[in-house]
Amino acid sequence: MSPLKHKILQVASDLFQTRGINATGVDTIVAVAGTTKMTLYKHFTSKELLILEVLKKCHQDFQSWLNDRLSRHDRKPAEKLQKLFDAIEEWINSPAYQGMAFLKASAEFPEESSAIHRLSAEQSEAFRDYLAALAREAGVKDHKGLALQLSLLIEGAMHAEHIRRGSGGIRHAKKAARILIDNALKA
Amino acid sequence: MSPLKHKILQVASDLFQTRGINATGVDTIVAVAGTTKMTLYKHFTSKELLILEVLKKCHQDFQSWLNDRLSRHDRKPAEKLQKLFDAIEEWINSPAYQGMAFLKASAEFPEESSAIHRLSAEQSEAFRDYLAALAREAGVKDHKGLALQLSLLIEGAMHAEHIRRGSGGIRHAKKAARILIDNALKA
DNA sequence: TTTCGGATATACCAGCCTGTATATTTTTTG
DNA sequence: CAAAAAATATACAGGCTGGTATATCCGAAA
Repeated sequence: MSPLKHKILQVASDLFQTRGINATGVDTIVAVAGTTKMTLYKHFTSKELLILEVLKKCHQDFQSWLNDRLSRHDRKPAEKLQKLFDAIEEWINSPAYQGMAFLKASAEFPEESSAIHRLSAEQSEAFRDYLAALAREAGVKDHKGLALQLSLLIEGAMHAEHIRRGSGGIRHAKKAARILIDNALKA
Repeated sequence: MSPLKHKILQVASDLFQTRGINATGVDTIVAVAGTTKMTLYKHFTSKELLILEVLKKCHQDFQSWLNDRLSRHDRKPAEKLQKLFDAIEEWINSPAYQGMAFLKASAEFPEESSAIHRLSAEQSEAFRDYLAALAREAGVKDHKGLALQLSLLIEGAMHAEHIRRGSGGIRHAKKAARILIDNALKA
């Protein structure tokens, strides 16, 4: 990928998170990225496509980081499920954290017909599927149910931390997760 | 309150939910409400103030509905805590439900300096306080901790249902809540 | 050195944005 | 009925929006 394209993606991603998507014009993006609209529109056909690519990049970054983080120590699957929340806590507490991209995007584009909303929904589901796979490996019978519960906790904590930094949502989510995981493993 | 002002609030509230706040111009609002910009700006000094009043109204409607719903049967406080999730499920499953206002507003106005973001944060806290009060009445020792956990579940479910209608998030949240409440009561 | 393609600068378009000025009509009140 | 108040229509201002047309520049390949 062209370094300019990469820079535009990175700048757009940052501005979308800090100022909001609709509130960020392409003029601002190119100004910060140090390029021009012509160049931007040569790499991305429209602002909507730029937004979609930014979302894909954010989700990919998160998922691959998380996956790396969890497969580093290949312990027992059940421990992996617990480690998951440590990783998420680390992610959320990182200074770079500014909220989860697909959560905010779906709020800003509420219409079902919007491609952005649909992509957000897909990413939310993909994450749930990932959780379900972890739960199944850990031997949870109702792995889908547990995955949904854990996703509520995680997305809730991500939002809580976005709405007020240092709310400690993830710490309580971790405690709740431990209880729910234990319960699901026993069943 | 003037009926026109009321109508504007209601129309704005609906449009903000269905199309997004930034994506909804005042021209659209007055057109749907059947009035003019002059009238709108006589009742609300700016669009920002209109947004703030809409948020207040939404939160007030939700909180008073929930309170009525829970105080109808004045059973034992512990049952009230369980009934809470039935009420929330009913609220979310209502056809009128289009996502929680303050959740979406905080996503659309991510800057801490924004009055809209701050109001959203306050409402989120107020809701948590409400949960904590319920938990304390029910005899939960760590009522604040449980309240935070339950708020993650509820806000997560509200978001899940907004992102995809019929996701069943609240059903699983209810199950998880039962486990967490039981656990907190025993402690 | 010439040619050629990608990046650039600049200017522009039409439409939408929030907000206002002015003047007219309707409604309420004394 | 008259005076005051509220709501209206219309038009406009200035700025930002996403997106484009044109022409220049610059570095690499021939």
